Amino acid sequence: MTAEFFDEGDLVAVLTAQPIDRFLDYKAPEGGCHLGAFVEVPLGPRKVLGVVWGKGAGDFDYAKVRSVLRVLDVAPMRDEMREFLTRAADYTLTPMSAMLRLATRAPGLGDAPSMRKVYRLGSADPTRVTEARTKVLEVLRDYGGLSFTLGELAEMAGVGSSVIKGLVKQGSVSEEDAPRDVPYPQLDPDYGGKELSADQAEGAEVLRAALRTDAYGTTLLKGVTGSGKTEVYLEAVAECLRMGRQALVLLPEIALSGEFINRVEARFGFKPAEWHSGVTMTERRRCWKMVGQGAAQLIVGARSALFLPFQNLGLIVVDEEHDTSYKQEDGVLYNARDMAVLRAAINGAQVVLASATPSLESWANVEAGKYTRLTLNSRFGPAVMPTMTAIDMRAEDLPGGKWVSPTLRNAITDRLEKGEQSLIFLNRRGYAPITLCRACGHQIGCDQCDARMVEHRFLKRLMCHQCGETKPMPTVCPHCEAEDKLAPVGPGVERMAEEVTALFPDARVVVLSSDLYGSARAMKAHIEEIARGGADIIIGTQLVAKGHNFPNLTLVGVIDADLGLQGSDLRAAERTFQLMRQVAGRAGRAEVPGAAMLQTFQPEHAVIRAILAGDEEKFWAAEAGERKAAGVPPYGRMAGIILSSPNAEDVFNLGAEMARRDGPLRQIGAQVYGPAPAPIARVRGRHRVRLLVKADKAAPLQKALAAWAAQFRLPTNTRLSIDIDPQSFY
DNA sequence: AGCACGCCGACT
DNA sequence: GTCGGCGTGCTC
Repeated sequence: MTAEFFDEGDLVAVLTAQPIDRFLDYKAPEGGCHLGAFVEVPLGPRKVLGVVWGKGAGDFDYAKVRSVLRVLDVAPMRDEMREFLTRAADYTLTPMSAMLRLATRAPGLGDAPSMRKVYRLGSADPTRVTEARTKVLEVLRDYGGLSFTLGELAEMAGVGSSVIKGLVKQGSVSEEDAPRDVPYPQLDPDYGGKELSADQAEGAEVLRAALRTDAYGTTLLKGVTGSGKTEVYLEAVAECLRMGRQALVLLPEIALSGEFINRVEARFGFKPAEWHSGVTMTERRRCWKMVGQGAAQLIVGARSALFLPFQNLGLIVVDEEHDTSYKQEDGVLYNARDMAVLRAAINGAQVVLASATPSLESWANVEAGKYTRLTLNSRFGPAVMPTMTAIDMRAEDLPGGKWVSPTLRNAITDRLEKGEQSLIFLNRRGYAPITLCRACGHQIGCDQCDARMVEHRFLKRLMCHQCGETKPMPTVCPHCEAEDKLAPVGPGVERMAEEVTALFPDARVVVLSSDLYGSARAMKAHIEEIARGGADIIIGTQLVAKGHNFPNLTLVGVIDADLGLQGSDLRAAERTFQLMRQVAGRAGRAEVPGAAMLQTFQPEHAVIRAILAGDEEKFWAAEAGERKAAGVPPYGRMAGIILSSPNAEDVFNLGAEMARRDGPLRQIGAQVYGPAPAPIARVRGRHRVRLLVKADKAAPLQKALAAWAAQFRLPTNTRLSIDIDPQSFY
């Protein structure tokens, strides 16, 4: 590759991470610089990070053009990465500067490589041989030539650091400066391959063959829980490593990374590099730099890992590809699953989308021939899929304020007698979702948002699940001032725990809810302890649906299978279907077969019936037909526009004006719906109004949206954000 | 994002 | 008079 080079004084266009949505011209620094170089440039009174994006435009008063201050000591950004950022920006209608910020989210990129002292075996013999000195030298000889920090070496030899310092003085131990950011250990693709079932081996070979094409391709790896998807795609990772290319595995939930990393270590001999919000700043910097030097072969991370500076990316695995947390706001609205496909297409890399319950988008892409489908049928080991039954709540005898039906109670009793675990699933955190005044009917809401406050008895406070605001539980109704009339309404996991503990006083009951943990680490440790048998009955939210292993779990009871079925959310049926199958898939992973029981008031509903029948194809086909008829994703395109401002009048006026002046959208045959108050009409004191745009699949939606939005001048403090392919819209 | 500039209200 | 509120605009 002959990377373009700019000589000193040449005009170069620099993209900075500052929110300036255009390139700025600078003069190349002394010694020149390459295209893609990470540089430090002066901007007003400050020095900021930037990337040399190309030749300068030369349209700025030459006398005012300043010089690049220096080229940073990191690998230049590759052409593919610049293309990826550009296309991702075009797709999501995000300013380039925001994309660059995503790609440079590591601390101290501009700093000189941080150094530390390390110690290795020296040449001289010690003048006086003592027991402590011998131990130090023995340790160093054992590790033949490797070097350690003072602390490590002292601990390994069981001596004080002064002993080592003494040996350094005599030259029998040498002290050197070494970079703090060290390469990740070399993974061995042939270290610990598990024996695969015939089905798995076949799947693994398909993925390996895809890797060997050295070209782009996407495979939807579909397999029920426990079918061993992970083993299969780890074989694709192994092949990628053999080819000397880098691999990235995206997980939807940090809490899952601990277990996954252990599996990587068992398979490849060492732990991979980790990238998510839970890793320390030092480790983040190391990861970013080593990925850029090709000194990290496998990265396990959250969606933002897509923006790491890979040198030779060969494979991206998106595990649990249907998970809605892949689409979220990092300030930039993007869907990591789609961006993974884009990045791979640019890099000539393979994508594996793994899921037991694929998204309709991926299912449709398979149907359209864009993705290859790979299905793992047989379950690894003796266990089989759980038997699923509905509990018709209309026929159950249950007092108000209680949620565990007699049928479910009997099933749990049965498991307790056998010493097996039961899981009660309820996707509602806290004690009760509504706090109601029995005197006037007032529901306590958040002062900042329009969301209802949820009682958390554990915290002894009310919490807003929208903005996180909390306040103490009032004793007097804030509306009518009646005393002692506030009552919890509806179930939350904490309240379920109360009911279950009363029903089974001798059982060990635990609640698994994301808000009960201070850190991802604490949560992981607790989940592992529970999985080892640390509880008889687990009460869990969404969290448990995300791939944790509970070998002794044989019963799953879903308290309210109807949640999420109603409402006008386009993906509600799909999500409920996926969630129920995921939760049901928790049961009976080892030798004991499991059962799943869904409590429902509408057992005849199409989604409930599809789940019970296990007839996925029928469900997908029916759902696809409905979406096609309605012209909505994945058969049409949508965008959400959210206007927000502290001033309610401003957003409503602007929303109405935008709906009226929809010329650019009409030109491509797109329609505007709204304005309407956003799902949460007020968040943190900002009023929110939402418009929806619907267009044909082939229409140039982004261009039209950009032209449309450019017509309007936003009042002070008003913000407009465009969400392409919104995940939820009520 | 910062930071300066500038145009209006309430104080030493 | 002038201190300071923040709305507006610029940064190569």
